[in-house]
Amino acid sequence: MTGRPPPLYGDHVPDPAPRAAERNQSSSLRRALAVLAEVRDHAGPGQGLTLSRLAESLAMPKSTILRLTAPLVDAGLLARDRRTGAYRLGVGVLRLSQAYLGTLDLRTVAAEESARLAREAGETVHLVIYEPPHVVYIDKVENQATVRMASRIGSRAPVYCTAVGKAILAWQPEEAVAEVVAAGLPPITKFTITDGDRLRADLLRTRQRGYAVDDRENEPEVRCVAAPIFNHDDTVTAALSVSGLTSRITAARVRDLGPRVAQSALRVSRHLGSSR
Amino acid sequence: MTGRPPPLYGDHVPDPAPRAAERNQSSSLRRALAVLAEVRDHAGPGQGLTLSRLAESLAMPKSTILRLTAPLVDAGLLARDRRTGAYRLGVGVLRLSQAYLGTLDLRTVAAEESARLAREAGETVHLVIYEPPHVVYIDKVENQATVRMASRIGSRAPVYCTAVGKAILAWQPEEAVAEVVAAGLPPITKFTITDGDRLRADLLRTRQRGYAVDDRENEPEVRCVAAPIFNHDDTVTAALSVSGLTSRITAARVRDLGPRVAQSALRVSRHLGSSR
DNA sequence: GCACGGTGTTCTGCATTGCAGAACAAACAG
DNA sequence: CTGTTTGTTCTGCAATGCAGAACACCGTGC
Repeated sequence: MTGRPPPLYGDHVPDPAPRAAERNQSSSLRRALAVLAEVRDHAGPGQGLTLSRLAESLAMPKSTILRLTAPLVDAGLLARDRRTGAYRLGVGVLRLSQAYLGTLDLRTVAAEESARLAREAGETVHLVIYEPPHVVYIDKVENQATVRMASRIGSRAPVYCTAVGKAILAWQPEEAVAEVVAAGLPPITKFTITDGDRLRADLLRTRQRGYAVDDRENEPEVRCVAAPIFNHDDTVTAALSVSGLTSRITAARVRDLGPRVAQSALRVSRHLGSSR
Repeated sequence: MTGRPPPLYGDHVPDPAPRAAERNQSSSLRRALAVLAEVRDHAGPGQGLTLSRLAESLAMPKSTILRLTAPLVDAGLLARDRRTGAYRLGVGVLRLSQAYLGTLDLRTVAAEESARLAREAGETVHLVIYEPPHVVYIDKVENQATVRMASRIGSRAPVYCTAVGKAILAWQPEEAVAEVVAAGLPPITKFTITDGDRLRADLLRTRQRGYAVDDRENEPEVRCVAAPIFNHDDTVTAALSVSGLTSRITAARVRDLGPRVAQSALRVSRHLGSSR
C-alpha cells in the first residue's frame, strides 16, 4: 500500500513484449487505492486533503485524481467537504469495518472469556491479532471504574514492546523473531527492550512461564500481562491481555494475573480447537 | 453503492458521440468497489466468498474479478483464505475506520443535522460535549426569526440543570451521577432540581423516553429538550438540544419536539459509528 | 482407472477506457 | 482590477483493462 514496488507512477518502460501478468496490474485501481491511503494517513481532525495537495503529494494530474475520486465518493469511502471541497474518509469505511469485525469468529469466541477476565481482574482486557509486523487490536473490554483510555480497536502496535506482541512472537519460528529484530527496536519509553538478545531472553522466559509481561515498555505508566491464543493448528496468531496503570498493576499483581490470563487464553484456545 | 444507476455492467449503449462525462466513469474502479461491497455484504463469520460465486453474483467474468481483486488484496481491504481461496474483508479496513474515527469532528458531522433541526423546529439548536463536571457548548444554530440569545459557543454550563447535561448524564455510570450530586445541586432558578433522588428519577425518565427536558431549571424563561449522541463505542459524550422561550415552547410542544431531537441525535450517532 | 463438475489461474487480440495536458471557470488576495 | 490560486470540463491518443477461451488443479463418483 504505502510501499508498492516498481510501478510507482510515470515509469513508462517501453517493454517490447509485455507479459500479461505485467500488463494487467489495474494501475488505475491501484492509484485509486493510493489516493485512499493518502487521505487515510494525511487528514487531520480539522481539515481534509484538498485536490491540489493530493495531486502534488501523489504526483498525479488533478484531472486523474478527480476521476478516480468520483467512484470512491459514490461508494462512501471518501467524502467531500461541501464548502472547502477537501477530501476526507467517508462513513462507508465504518460499514466495512463493522462487517469485518462481524466475520471474526475469534472475537465471538473470546468475548465471554474477555468479559470474565475484565470483571475478575478489574482492569482493561484487550484482544489482538497478529498482522506482521504489527499487532492489531480487535476487541476491548473496559472496567467502568477507571479513567477511560482512548479506544484502540483497529489500531496497531509494535510487536516487540507490547505484552500481546511478545506473547505472540514467543511462539513464532525463529525467523519471525529475526525479522523483527532486523527491522529495528526503536525505544518507545526508557524501559523498551532495544537489544535483540535481551528480547530473545524475554521471549524464552515468556514461553517458560506461559505469559508475557510489558513493564512500561510501550507506555510510561502502563503495565500489561498477555498470553497467547492457540489456533486449531496450534499456531499462535492472537493474544489476550490485561493492562492498567502501574499504580494498580504492581509487580506482585503481575505474578497473580499472569497465570489467570494464561488460563483464560487457554480456554479460548480450546474453543478454537487447539489441543493444548 | 448498491443502487448505482444505469451503468450497471454489460449495458453497452452504442452511443455515437459519447460525452466526456459519460466516458470517464472509471468503470473498472466502480466494479472493484462493487466487488468490495459484495464481499462486505455476503460474507458470514464462517466462510468468505469464492471467486466463482463472486463472478456469478456480480455477472462478471472470473478473470476480471481476479484482476480487480489483486490490488484490493495488496491494499489489505480484501484477504484471501489461503486454503479455500475464498475472499473476505481484510484488516486494512480497520486502519481506514480507525483513521476515520480519528478525523471526526463532531461539529462537522452534526452540522447538517443541527441545521435541519433548527429549520424544522424554528428554534435554536445547541450542540454540547461533556467535559466533567460541565457541558461545553461547541455549536449553535439559530433561527433567524427570534430575538438572538447571547452566543454560547465555548461557554460551560452545569450538568444537573440543563437538558443537554441531563441527556448526557442519564447514560453515564452511576458513579458519575453520584459525583455530580456530591458536588452539590445549587438552585439556579426556583425550578432547579436540587435533590439527588429527584435528579435520579428525572434521569430514569430521560432514559425511558430517550430525551431530556429542562423546564426552566437553568434560566427562568427558557425550556429546552435534548437527546444524547452516542459515540462509536456507544458511550455518550455529547448531546443535541432545541431550546427557546417558554412562551414558544409549551409543555405540549416538548412532547412533539422530544422524539424529533432524539431522531436527529440518533442520526448523528450513526455517523459517528454507533450501533444504536 | 478415467471422466467429471468444480475450482482458480494464465494468456491474448481487440477496442473500450482511462490518461493527462491544455483550456476553462471560479474564488480570493493583493 | 490583475494576478494566483483553486476546482472542473474537454478531447485526441494509446495504453490499459476487457472477457472469452484455454489451461491446470483438485476432489468426487461412477
